[in-house]
Amino acid sequence: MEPGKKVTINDVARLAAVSKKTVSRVINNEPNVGAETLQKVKKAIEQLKYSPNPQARGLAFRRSFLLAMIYDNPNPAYITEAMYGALSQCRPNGYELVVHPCDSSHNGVYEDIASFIKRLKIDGVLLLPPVSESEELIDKLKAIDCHYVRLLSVISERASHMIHFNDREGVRHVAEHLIELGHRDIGFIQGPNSSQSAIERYEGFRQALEDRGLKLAARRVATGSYTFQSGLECAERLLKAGEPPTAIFASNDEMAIGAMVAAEKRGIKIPTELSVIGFDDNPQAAKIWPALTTVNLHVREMGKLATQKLLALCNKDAEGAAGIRSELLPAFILRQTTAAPRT
Amino acid sequence: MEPGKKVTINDVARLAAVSKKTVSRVINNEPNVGAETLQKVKKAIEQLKYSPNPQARGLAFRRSFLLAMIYDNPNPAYITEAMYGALSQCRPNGYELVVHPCDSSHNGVYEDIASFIKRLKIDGVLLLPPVSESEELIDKLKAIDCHYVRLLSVISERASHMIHFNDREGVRHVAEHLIELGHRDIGFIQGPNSSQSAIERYEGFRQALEDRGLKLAARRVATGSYTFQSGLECAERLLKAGEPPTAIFASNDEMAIGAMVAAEKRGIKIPTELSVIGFDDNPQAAKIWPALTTVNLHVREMGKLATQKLLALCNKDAEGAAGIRSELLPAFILRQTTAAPRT
DNA sequence: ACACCATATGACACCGGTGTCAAACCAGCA
DNA sequence: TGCTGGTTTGACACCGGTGTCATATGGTGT
Repeated sequence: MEPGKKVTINDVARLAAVSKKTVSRVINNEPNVGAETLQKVKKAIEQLKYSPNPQARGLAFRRSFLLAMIYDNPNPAYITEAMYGALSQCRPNGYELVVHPCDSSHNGVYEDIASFIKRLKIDGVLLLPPVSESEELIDKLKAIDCHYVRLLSVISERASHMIHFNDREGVRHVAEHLIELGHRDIGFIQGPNSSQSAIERYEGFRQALEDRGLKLAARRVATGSYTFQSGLECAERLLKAGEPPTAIFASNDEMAIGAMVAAEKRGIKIPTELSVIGFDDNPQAAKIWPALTTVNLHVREMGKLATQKLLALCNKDAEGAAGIRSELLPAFILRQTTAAPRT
Repeated sequence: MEPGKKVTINDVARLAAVSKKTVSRVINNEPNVGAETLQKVKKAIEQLKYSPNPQARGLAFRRSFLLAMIYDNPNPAYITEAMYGALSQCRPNGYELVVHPCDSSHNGVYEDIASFIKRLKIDGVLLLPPVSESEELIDKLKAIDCHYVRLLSVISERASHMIHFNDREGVRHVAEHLIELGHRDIGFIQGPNSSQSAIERYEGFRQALEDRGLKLAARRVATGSYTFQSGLECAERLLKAGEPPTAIFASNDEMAIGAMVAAEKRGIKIPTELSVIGFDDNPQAAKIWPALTTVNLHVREMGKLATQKLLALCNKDAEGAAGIRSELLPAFILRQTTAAPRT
């Protein structure tokens, strides 16, 4: 048997001496197939190494067996982690993953996404933040009857359609850690206001400090854009104050690393003269000196759970989807950028 | 018109008052369509916002309009860059990209890949290093008649099937720069022997030094595995020598950053006491302090060119594929980790 | 005027599966 | 024996496109 040879359902049917419909029944685990016939067909399939043509199947089923991962997150590590999580569920279930980065600032993205989904007959989409926060996109998806699961930092949807990553909880860990070390004067580098998650991190941190009797002064807060460069600039602003903070918490690792560079440029030693904490646990956080203390959100696991939900939805099992775990608690990762403040 | 409504070729044919075959002719730019008919059909397509069903099309054409990117490279930045390059060519040409990471150490990967391609009827694959180096995989692909383009550091194939990233050229820049600064005693951290590219970088560097009258002593070479940790360990080995080198060149940025951390741990100042150079220009290379001098391979551009070739091949245009640029010269990125050695 | 050829168009089978429905089969029961 | 109802099976249309081939049309050359 040449490897390039295409084996069709007819070949199997002929070998098993049944109709192709019966073979189809076997493939799809339909009931009402005689035990003997079942064995014959299974053997034929085995023997011919037959696997059905997904296109023909999709055409008849009105399905594509394709899932799409839609994102505008620029962080490669985040994306690949989520992707690995998703793939771990796609493959064993006969689905494939199409990646669809998009530029959410571009006018008409949502139209583009909808047309992409319709064109490919995508069965379901996985939405990563921050584009997952767009209600406009969700409305579009509903309008075209497309299944979706989103990764969100706030609970704003039925459990069957979202995975909640608890930013507040992660941020609380950070606050507790810094306070325990003795810090009272903490700087905060915020993410862009347009991001729900950034707001969660800010609000959560402010709240956590307040709960422990500390106030986050406005002059200790700078707003960046989740980029290294913005973190560097924000930290410079915070550090040039007459009496600079003894610790800086940045809303993501990129900005935290920017802050570290800003400190080093000014000759400020980390962690003895300044503690720095990030958020996300980028791979590079562990690979700098000193290694960055941060918070890990378990992105891969989120991708995996989200895809499980999505597959359940595609199989019209909304209850099953709702039953899958929807919340992941972040882990505080203690490394070497924090220490007690000098008195 | 409801958004969920499916528009078929028959709808267009009816509206334009022609047969569906004629509509098909228009869609595929076939010749022999009357000017008047052409306009009618185009107008109908426009009006109904019709776009053909890729599954039905694929079924009839025996094509899937899917390309796959196959890789075992663990570097997220590398992957996403290549992916963006590939996507920039897929979308406008009606193709989609399926990602297929694989574990090349796993026994039977190549079988898995082949079955994946056959199952989905993938039109062509883009192979990223190091898995692109496997001749066994290439043989399998040829056996199943699958188009492919590989990214390779050595020229070992017809131009229509590969993009050559010239490691030697990049490495020569590094050698020249270090020698110009006055370094004579240079340490080298090699990548894993299993990687063709790692060997190129080693051989190229050794050669470049030799061309300028310097020898790369065996005790100045350590072999890592392209990981941060291995870079750190290799650098420690190199630096604890009685008379340590005045510069270290690591075969990739991960290891270079490991080397920087090793130096900082020993209290060695960069760049005044030790120059460090990496390779790849990872995003993080620019985001550490001091910023890492390195070499950029233009991965996104490679992904783009490779995909252009692949699409040409899919359209039976081998000449066209061969005509597309096959070689990219790397760019030396001078940042802040190099300086003249102290005398 | 007629044969001849190139262009334009449509009818119909086909790609490889699934849905529908009717027929064949078989057991149980009056 | 004849009827009923459930199980097993296959014939055939259909999903939404494309390939092949026959036919219709119109312009040339003689």
